[in-house]
Amino acid sequence: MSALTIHVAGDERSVDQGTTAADLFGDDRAVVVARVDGELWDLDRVLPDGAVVEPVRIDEPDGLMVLRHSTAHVLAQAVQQVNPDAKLGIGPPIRDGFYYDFDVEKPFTPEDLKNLDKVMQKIINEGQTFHRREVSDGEALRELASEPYKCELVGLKSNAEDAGEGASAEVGEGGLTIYDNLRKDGTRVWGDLCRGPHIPNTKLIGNAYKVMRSAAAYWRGDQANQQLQRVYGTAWPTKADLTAYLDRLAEAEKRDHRKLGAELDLFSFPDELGSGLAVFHPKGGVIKREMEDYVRRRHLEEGFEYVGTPHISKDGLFHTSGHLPYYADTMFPPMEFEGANYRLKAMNCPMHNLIFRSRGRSYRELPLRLFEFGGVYRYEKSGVVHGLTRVRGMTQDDSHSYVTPEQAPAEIKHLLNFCLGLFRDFGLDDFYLELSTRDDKHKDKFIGSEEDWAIATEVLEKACLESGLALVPDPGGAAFYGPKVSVQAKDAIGRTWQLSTIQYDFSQPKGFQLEYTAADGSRQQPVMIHSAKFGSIERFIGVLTEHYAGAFPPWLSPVQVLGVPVAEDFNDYLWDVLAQMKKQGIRVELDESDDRFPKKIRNASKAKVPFVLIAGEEDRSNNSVSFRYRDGSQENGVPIDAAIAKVRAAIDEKRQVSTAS
RNA sequence: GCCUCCUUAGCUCAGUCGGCCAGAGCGAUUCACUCGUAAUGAAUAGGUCGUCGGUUCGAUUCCGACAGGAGGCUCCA
Repeated sequence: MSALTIHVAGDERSVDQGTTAADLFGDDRAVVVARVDGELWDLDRVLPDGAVVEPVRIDEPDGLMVLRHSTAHVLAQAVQQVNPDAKLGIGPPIRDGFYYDFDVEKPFTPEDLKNLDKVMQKIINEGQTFHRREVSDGEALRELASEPYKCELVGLKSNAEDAGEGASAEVGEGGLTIYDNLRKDGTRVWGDLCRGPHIPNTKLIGNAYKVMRSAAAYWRGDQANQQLQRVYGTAWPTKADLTAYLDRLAEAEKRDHRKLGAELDLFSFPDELGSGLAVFHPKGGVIKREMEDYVRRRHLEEGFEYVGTPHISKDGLFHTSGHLPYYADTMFPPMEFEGANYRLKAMNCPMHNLIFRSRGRSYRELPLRLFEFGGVYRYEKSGVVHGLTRVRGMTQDDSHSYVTPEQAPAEIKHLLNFCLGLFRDFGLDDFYLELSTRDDKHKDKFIGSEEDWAIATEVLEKACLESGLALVPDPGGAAFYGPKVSVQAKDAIGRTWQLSTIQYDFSQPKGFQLEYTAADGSRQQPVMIHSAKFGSIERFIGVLTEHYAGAFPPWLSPVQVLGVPVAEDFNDYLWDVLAQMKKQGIRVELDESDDRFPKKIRNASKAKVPFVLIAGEEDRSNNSVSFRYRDGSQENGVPIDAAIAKVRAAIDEKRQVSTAS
């Protein structure tokens, strides 16, 4: 046997012809696949001369993808075992798991899913092995004659990227492969068109997987196509990892702002109002007002001027702005009266433009920054409305900066820094940026010249890069009138939320014929820069609720100090202390109910109030109070003045407080 | 908008394979207890079982439409 040379983990090695990655790494069960010349390969593929080979472990990102992809195969195998008529769609790995799409007569029921879980476990326990087999297009089509969707993919393989999300997991550039699942005795149980690679043996999946739920999905992600039934599942290297994942989901559920909103009496969505329309209760109103007051003040400090505009207008305005031709579907239908069609506004910019245009403007006024809390209404499709994060009526903290083209880069930087500073004040400090640009394939979705787009995109990109934050491209995500930057913030449990957007708009100034007089006396067109800091106040309250799990920092807490007397006899003493705090603008409440003391403590805990103030005989005779914090820790015998100062300082410093310090 | 599932008291949920007064816990109210760190006890009130229509001698239960909700898909200026 002739020898060949390969590079393993940096070392040059001479091995026999026919050597596989399994031969090299076989001892380590955690190695599930190999990276050969940068590509992921099955362990049992024969290595070529000169190959650079690295082991890929089950717990690293690529290994996880392979594990999940293989688990998706086992799911598909189980589905076809139970229902041989099920036609296969695609089954790629996704974040934290995988899915597989099927065309079946009847959608899956919860019982079906439970059963699939069991059937999968049997397949896994059998220790079936995955085997790669190269086939020609013709062979694949013949073998997969009963799988119409797979056949369609064979035809599409040369541009798998366009075939729909996940399709590239099945086919890609170059030759086709089919993976066969073999039993220990070598008999073939099942097979699927697939690029691979796969883990060597189903046993590796163990019991660290779970079928999660089913849902409908369109074939190749297109609404015009057949709707398939998608089954979602998750898979992890170990049972402990699976349990940890399920715990994380449970934690996210506990933080759900829709649930907390009801429990903490912050807001609700009365059916009588209609879908996607929220009302804020007094406690939620406190949070909203604190936010708005602070944000308004900060805008003024940053050179913005507060303006006000109505919620409806004649529809001609939205023709001028260019919105109606592009976004009529997302605006509420017109109300006709006095011979005109009125529309609820879906955006504030056209009205701000009218303010700009209300008189002649000088270059000396620029940058001119108009800002308001604008109530906008959007007809979001019924299926997408979701709590406070996707509503039909919302308040944007919306501003428009009118600048000369030369001022634009500095203004964008200014806005970006302003947004980031605001988020930090609200306790969010992990961000990245997303740059949404025009999609050249769908030019009709965007207005303006190539040149304008190029300039705008460049200006935004430069500002993003200078911020030093990570920048993720989002081609095709731009607004019709210009590219945008969005700030994505990570919350306490690592989820990201899109908050601010900053958009460079050369189009509306044209449409509205906005002008200013330049120093040389000529008329010039300004550039307008749209920016919403929180996007929407409603959504941001939802995000904050989940970020803090309802335990807001004192400055935002609806009730900052809750007095809990040890017995009724101490109500007056405690109220006296609370009254002094109230005088200093602190939001206080006294629990005067006839509940027993432990019950009051329990209620205070559940209300997530940052400072629980306790007094009994000990404290009264010492002229002191005791603090109880959200984590149960305690600070006893604090003199009254010190207690007031402590609370006041925490509020002023916008600090989170959840333990004794 | 599309698919699946869901809607019983303020909240969380039992229950009725079509039939006497539809249940529980929490919450609310009242009374007793006055208590030092996550539920004191008792009593009372509270529901035309989401809405409208159909089938039926009879519908909260079966069927349909609509509204609202959940999870996805698509969408998100």
